[in-house]
Amino acid sequence: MTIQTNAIDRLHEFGIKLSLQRIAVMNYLLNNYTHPAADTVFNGLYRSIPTLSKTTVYNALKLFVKHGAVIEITIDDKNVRYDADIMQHAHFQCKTCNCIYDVPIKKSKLMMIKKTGNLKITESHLYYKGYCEKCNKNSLNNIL
Amino acid sequence: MTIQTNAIDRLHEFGIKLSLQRIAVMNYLLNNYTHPAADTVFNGLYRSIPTLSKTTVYNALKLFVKHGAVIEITIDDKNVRYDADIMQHAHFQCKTCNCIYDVPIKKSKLMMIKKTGNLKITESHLYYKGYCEKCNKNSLNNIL
DNA sequence: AATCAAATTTGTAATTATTACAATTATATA
DNA sequence: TATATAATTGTAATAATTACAAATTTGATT
Repeated sequence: MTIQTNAIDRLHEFGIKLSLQRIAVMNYLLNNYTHPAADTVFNGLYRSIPTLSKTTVYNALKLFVKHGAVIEITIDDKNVRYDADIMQHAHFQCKTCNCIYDVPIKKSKLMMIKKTGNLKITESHLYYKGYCEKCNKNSLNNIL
Repeated sequence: MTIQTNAIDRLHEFGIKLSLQRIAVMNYLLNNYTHPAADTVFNGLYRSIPTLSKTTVYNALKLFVKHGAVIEITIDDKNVRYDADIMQHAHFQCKTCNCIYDVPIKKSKLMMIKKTGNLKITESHLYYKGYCEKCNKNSLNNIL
């Protein structure tokens, strides 16, 4: 299981106790850059872990977020998406197909604001919305 | 009804047909800078419009967004928030009390990204999360 | 004013994501 | 091994949102 080594490392790194299920969830996130929802993670795993419960997936993801091991993306009004890439980057979501892509950004672009005021800021997120290449092309086809 | 004049103007400006309900919803947004959810808008209005249906509020808000007359804020994993302030600005949400504040930002901070790639970007949102002054103070009190 | 079509509102039911919770199972430690 | 603690599981509850059909309103045309 070379693949799962990273997952175990990540869990250790953030002080999260190991379990078969948690390793599987983290491993899924580390190998699927699709910013999946909890349900998607569950569907990707329950065949190989037949006893897996959806609640466990929710629990694991919430735990990971609490420890800072993964990021919660609230770009979609339908569900929360998760991302194991914890380096600063922005996200783009297509309003047609709902897919989410990573968008590289310059460091320092996020955290700087004019005045922090009295707010204690712990996270910053930059989200773009619009149409991905495929969906944009298709919609043009409908018009032309 | 001096107050509602702005609401009517806003609806006209964005080519939205008028109705009592739509004017009321827009008026609510223009006078409540709390980034309310659909449910909050409904609760703020149904006493003065006894026949108001929650579906109507949802329909009106979706319509406003489609026409660009209000902005949809997907900062909260629980529900969508709405904002009649369509000038570029960022948002902050307190992770304890869930309140949302406006955060002023420099123009041009949002739309610029390194390379647009093949994505057609139509919106950009900058979200901060953390703890508001009140909640931050309270949590410190618990520790000290 | 009467008629008709189109648009809007309403109320209810359905859907879906997420959480609550209690029972079961696994883990770690004495 | 016994026991306490933590994690998992399954089901039920909650809550936001949407679907949809019936009723109402609006606007245009005569």
